[in-house]
Amino acid sequence: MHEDAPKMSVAQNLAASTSQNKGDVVISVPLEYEMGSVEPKQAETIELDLKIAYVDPPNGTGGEPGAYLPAAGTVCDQADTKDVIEELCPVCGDKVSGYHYGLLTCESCKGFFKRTVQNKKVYTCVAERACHIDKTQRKRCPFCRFQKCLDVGMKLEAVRADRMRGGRNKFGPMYKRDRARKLQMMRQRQMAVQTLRGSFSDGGLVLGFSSPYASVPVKQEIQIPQVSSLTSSPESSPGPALLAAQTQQPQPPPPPAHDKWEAHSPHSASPDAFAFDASATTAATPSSTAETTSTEALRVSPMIREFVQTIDDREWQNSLFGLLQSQTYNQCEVDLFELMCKVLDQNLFSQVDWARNTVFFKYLKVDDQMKLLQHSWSDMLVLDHLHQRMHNGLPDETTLHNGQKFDLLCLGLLGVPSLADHFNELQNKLSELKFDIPDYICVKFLLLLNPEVRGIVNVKCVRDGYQTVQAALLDYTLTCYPTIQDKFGKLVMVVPEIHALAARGEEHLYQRHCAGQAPTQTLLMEMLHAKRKS
DNA sequence: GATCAAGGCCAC
DNA sequence: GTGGCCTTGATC
Repeated sequence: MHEDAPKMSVAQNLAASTSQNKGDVVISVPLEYEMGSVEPKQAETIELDLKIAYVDPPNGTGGEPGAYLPAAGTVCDQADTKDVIEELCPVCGDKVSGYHYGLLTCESCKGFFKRTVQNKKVYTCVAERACHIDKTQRKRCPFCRFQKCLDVGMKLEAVRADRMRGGRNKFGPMYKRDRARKLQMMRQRQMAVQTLRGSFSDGGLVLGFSSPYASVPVKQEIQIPQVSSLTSSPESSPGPALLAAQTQQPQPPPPPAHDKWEAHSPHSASPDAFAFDASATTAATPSSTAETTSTEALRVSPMIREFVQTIDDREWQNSLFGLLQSQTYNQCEVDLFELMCKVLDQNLFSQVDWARNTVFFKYLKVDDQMKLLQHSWSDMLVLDHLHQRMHNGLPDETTLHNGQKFDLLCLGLLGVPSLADHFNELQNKLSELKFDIPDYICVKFLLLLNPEVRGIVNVKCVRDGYQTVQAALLDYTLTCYPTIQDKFGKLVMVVPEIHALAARGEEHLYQRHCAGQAPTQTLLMEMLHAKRKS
């Protein structure tokens, strides 16, 4: 199936998002992923913008670009909820009957999911745990069907442990928001169709990417948080310390330290289960040290304050543990390297989402955006991990639902355990520099907005962005950390070290990929390939 | 009272 | 075991 689907890639994803920066247009298009010439083809429907919703296209359809879009001029202004629900089940492609356990699914997948969770069923796959699930074959492999249910975002915690009937659950408001967004999407599609058809007629792009979870959504729309819009006025912004704390608001009370970073049982695995280490964050801001006074904190540039607002650590944690949970539920043992690749892949998607909504970057042409991301993704993954460890207390490992230990540190090492010493040295160096959240986000921008990347068309824009961030960081370090000798210079010197570490990790991942040990058709692998081509 | 997402029932 | 239809009950 899906053989006639059009190609779609990071570039097109970025292109669509760029075109919608002003209008916040959300569009759905069928995708085909093609990694080189050896990978099987596959089609998905991706909803562009940050709010990504996937459904498998119906069997044998999806040939025409925009096949899932209403023809121009037919978008119904009178679209109501019922029309919106005229969608396909993301698990099997059957007709959706309503929201069930977190998302729109068909009646049969609803029942299947309920039976599985209520009766604590354990299935096995007689093949390779990658069976294709569609309406006609969904009964063949319950293992893969259930896996797909989890992959697309069906929520275990929505199945009631007490089996009480009726009423509403805590997802009610989420369903409502999702509906509202879909309705808005319907109204905006007509405009998007024109843009989309224009982009398809540009001749297509070379690379495609997909979720690592064979023909399933990367994220459900209703699970994607809104990224800060950078539109709040500087005058109304709080100081950096307060901002750093607010970024993670609202926060639940910290759970007991021993299970702070552990996935809970299926019935308690709400996102809140993975609490943010507020104390670690507070310690990472200058206001909690003797370095600065509140007056000095207020002198932090509005730009840095807004940079800090683009950070969503809570979502990072929820995504991480959500994935670890869904990938290990009902499984005796999982391939930990494969799981690590899936987590890295998910992190990469988040990174693309983050980047394309940030100032400087979002105004660049898609080609430039791609080059910058291809050059910096691994550096940023390493940096993100340093940040999570230093500011949020991310531990070295966590215990999965099935009892396996998952090496969280190895995520930051991109799978190379021997880099642990180097990584820890780097972390210690940063700790000595009192590396805080504003430092982190500025360094991240410096990694992304690298004007030295070859082939950039709008070098001036990138360089301007880089220099602006550089100046802001210099100002911040001088203002808030006057007692640390040349903090700015030392931070800049850390960048090549991060790059060296990331390059080793990339090489390792590529080798494992070539050896057939890493999941294929992932954004991670696309990035690895892309850098080697450039 | 209407809605709708839970769980339950039962023919297949 | 599956899946279509029914019942329930909190929320709007």
